[in-house]
Amino acid sequence: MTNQKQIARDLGISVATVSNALTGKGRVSEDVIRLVTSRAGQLGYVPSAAGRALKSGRSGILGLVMPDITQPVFPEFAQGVEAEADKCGFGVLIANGRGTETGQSKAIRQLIQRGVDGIIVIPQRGTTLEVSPVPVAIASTPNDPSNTVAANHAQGGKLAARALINLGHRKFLLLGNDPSSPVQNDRIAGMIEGLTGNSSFEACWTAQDFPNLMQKHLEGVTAILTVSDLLALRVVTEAAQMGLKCPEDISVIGFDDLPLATAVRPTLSTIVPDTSELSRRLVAYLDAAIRQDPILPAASVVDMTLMLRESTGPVSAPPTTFSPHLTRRSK
Amino acid sequence: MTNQKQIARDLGISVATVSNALTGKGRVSEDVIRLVTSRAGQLGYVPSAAGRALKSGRSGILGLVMPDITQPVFPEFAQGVEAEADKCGFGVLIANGRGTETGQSKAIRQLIQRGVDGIIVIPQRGTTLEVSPVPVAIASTPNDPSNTVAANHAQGGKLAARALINLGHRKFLLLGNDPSSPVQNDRIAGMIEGLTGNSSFEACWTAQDFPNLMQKHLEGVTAILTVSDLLALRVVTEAAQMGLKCPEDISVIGFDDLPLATAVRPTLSTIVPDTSELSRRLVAYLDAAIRQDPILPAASVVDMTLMLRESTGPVSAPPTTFSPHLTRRSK
DNA sequence: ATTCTCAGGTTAATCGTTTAATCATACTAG
DNA sequence: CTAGTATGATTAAACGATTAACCTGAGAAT
Repeated sequence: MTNQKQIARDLGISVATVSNALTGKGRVSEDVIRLVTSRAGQLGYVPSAAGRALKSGRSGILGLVMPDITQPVFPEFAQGVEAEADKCGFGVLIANGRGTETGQSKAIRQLIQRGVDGIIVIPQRGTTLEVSPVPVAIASTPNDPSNTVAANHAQGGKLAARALINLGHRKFLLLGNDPSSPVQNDRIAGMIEGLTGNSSFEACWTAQDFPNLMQKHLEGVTAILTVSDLLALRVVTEAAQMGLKCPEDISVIGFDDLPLATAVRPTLSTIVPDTSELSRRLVAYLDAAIRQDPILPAASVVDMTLMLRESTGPVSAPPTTFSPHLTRRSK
Repeated sequence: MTNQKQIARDLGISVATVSNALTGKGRVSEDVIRLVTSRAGQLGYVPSAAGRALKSGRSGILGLVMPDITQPVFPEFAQGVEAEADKCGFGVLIANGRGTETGQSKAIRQLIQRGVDGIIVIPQRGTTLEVSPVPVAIASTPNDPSNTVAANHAQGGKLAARALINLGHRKFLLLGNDPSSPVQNDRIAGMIEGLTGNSSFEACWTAQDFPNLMQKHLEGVTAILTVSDLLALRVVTEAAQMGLKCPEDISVIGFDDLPLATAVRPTLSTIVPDTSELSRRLVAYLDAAIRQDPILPAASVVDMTLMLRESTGPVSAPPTTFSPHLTRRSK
């Protein structure tokens, strides 16, 4: 490994001059700068990250804690964070929270030990964040004071609901699969808000008894709102098994715009979180906090958008009876 | 930030003793060790990664270069690498190759600048690997001499083909979507090897004209072999649109066992790469290379396994005519 | 009593980079 | 002619952890 000392000896000058020439900081003549940079290029000089980090107290690396990388949405998020971090000159160290509270804490400690300058956490259900010597930004449904950036899940749910209402649908089934997930609850709450007063609906948490559940609650339903594309896909294929065509007989809408949404027929309508905007704000917050910027970006919420595709359509026959009767079911 | 100097001053001893006490290396009395560790705990001492890295020449971090994190399979892989790296005491820094050769090179340079000890690359089509000052392990279809670990895509293709043959199928459609992908070519070559002599088949590269293509080449076909679950899903849903039921009318098999494979009806039969074994070997190679171990693990290939689910079944009516006529089509 | 040994420490150098403080030189202004 | 001022470069001190080399007593062996 070539270092500044080597270049200095090579050129018969001092290391300080080499450093100054390369960083452009001190006072160095143009001639020497040219000499040094060209020699550095020849020798394939790469500044030592360790040396720099030690002197500056900054590693230039952000940590990213995710519950489970293999779960859809997260990769997209990781990509966005990586891209934004890169723009700000940071690298991204990933860590696995293993879906548990303790795993999350351990991951955070590990990252700190590895010398990251800041940490982005996508928390599990319980959002117990310990104090940390480095700034932490949380991607979640909003709860903590100032370091949180969240997608507006409720607004997304409402958006989905309103779109289907506009298509003439009046009887709905709302589907989630994890009652303890704040995200899913927010989405469903948003859907309900969008539907209330205009239509009737039923909200269910589904576990395994999927076919059973579908048949039981499908009476008169023309549209199904789900909390994820995976669930939407499941609904569509299950409906197909039952002889229901989508979108003719039933409209379905999902969340997150996973790659699969456009890989199936019908392509899935979905509510899209703006992951790049989310990551932008998270990284911007950390960047400011690390630079000790006195004005830190405040907590914020990013609206979701609707992507209409083939899985939603106008209700074929207008509903025979308008039923303002509302029911809500949870398991 | 507390450091060893602080602890030393605090206890009226030298930093060397503190270091020795914490690492257990030099000669320190039990009493002093207890004193130091307890004081370190109280002060929340975290050793400086930069200081350590500078002195030891090791950062304890591996770089992972992927073409596109959002593409399925890669997240799983990233998770596996993270887990294995963690076991060996390494952190994982992710980098995005952006799907291009130059992006890949840039990512590698970046990682080196950030001081990683080794790099794992999942290459794009062109596998031009530059020389690197740190060891590099490649996850790919085998080509390079000794630092490559690959899933046995051909064997996987053959496995899929044989399984369907055993179920009585005799006329096949083979589907890929990227003619320039070595992985897809290997998989299809394997399928062909498994089919040749026993049956007739046609191999197609599909772009957008999917429905068209399906109808055109489906004559007499009872089974479709695809190079990915996403494609398999597309086939299943497209078939459903055409009134063909799976697996009664047509059997389908995919690759990679993506999360969606079990989220749809019918659940998808698929060929599963052993990502954890792959990552294990990749990390093991780097670990050995970094430790300057004279005996490095050799290049190796990891077999894939078959996961039979609902999308495959026995052929309903035995084929009326056995046709040894083989055709191969590429676009 | 003198030398040896050894446990338990301390000193000081090192890793590579940055940077404040200093120095030498030439040139300008008084 | 001297003081002042740029300019360009050097010296040396950090940053934090590690480690080879050295030092100091106390007890054992001669």
